[in-house]
Amino acid sequence: MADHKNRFESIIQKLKDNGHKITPQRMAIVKILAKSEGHPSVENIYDQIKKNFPTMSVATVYRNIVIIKSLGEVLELGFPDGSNRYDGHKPFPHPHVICIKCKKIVDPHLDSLDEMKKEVALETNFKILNHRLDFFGICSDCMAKKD
Amino acid sequence: MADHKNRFESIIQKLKDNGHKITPQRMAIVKILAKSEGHPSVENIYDQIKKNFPTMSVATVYRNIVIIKSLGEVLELGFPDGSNRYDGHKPFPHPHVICIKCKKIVDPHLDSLDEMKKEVALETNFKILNHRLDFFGICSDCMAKKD
DNA sequence: TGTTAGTTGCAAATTATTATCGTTTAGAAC
DNA sequence: GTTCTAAACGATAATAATTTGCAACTAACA
Repeated sequence: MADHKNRFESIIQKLKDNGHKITPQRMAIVKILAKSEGHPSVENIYDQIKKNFPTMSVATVYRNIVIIKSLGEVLELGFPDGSNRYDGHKPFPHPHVICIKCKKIVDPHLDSLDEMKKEVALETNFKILNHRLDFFGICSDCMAKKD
Repeated sequence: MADHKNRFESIIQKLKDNGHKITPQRMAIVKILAKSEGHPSVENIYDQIKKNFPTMSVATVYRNIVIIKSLGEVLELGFPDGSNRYDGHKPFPHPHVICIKCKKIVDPHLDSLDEMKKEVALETNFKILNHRLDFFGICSDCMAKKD
C-alpha cells in the first residue's frame, strides 16, 4: 500500500527537519516501523535488518527508536510481561486485541472510547492526556487449532 | 475497613488451601497487598516490611507475589515504563486512572466496558479473556500546584 | 519434640535496555 | 570532488529489575 510509503517519507522528513542524518541503517529501521506489520519488537526489527547489514547492532535499533519516539512518530507498546512492540503506522493511542497464543495484534474499530474518556475525566477530575486499552484473548486461527 | 481484613483472611486461607505455609514475612506481604493502599510497588512493599524484618530480602517479596498471583489473588499492573504496581484488594481487571506527576492511581467507575468487550469479540472473532484499560493524566491536586 | 517439605536470605545469574568510547560517515561548506 | 565536523555507528561494558541456586531455617503435622 502507498500508505506505508507515505508513513516512511513522513518519518524520514521529520528526522531531517530535526537535524538528524539519514543513514542506511536508519532508513531500514524506519522502513520496518512505517509498515509495522504485526507490530514488531526490537528483536524482530534487528533480525530483519541483520540479513542486509550483518554488522548491525541492536544498540542502533534502540537508539533510533528513542529518537523516532521522541518525534511522536512511533507508538511504544510495553506489555505487562515486559515485552515491547512498536507501531509506526498508527503512532497514536488506539485499542489493541492481542492473541495470547500466537502474539498476533489486531486493531479493532471502537469509537465509544472518546465518550468513555470524557466520563472518566468528569468523575475523577483528572485532565486525561493519554490512554491505553488492550484486550487479551485467543484469535480464531489459534482457536481452530486443537489445544 | 473490615474489607481489608476480609481480603487478608481470604488470601491467607487460599494460601493454606494450596499447601503453603504461613510465615511472618508472608503475612506481612499479604497484609500490605490486601489493603493495596495506593497500589504499592515491590520496592514499596519491601521498604514497609524492612522496618519490622531487617533481614527481609526483596527476593521473598518477589517470590510471594508470584505465588499469590498464580492463585489469582493479586492483580499485577505492569506499566509501559517498566514499573510494576500491585492490587490485591481488587484482583480482577478494572480500569485505572494514573497521574503522571505524582503516580497516584485511582479506580474510576465504568460499566460501558462489558459492552465494549462484546463489540470487540464480535468484530475480531477473538475469544476475549482479559483486558487492560488505563487512562493517564494529571490529577486535580497536581493541577492545583503551579507547574 | 521430631521430622520434613516449603520458605527464607544471600548472592550469583539472567534479561532487556542504556551508556561509553573509539571509529566511521552523512551532509554542508568550500 | 575534497575537506571538515557533528552525528551516528558497532562492540561491549554498565545498569536495573527480576529470577534462580543453594545452604540454613522453620511452620505444620504427627
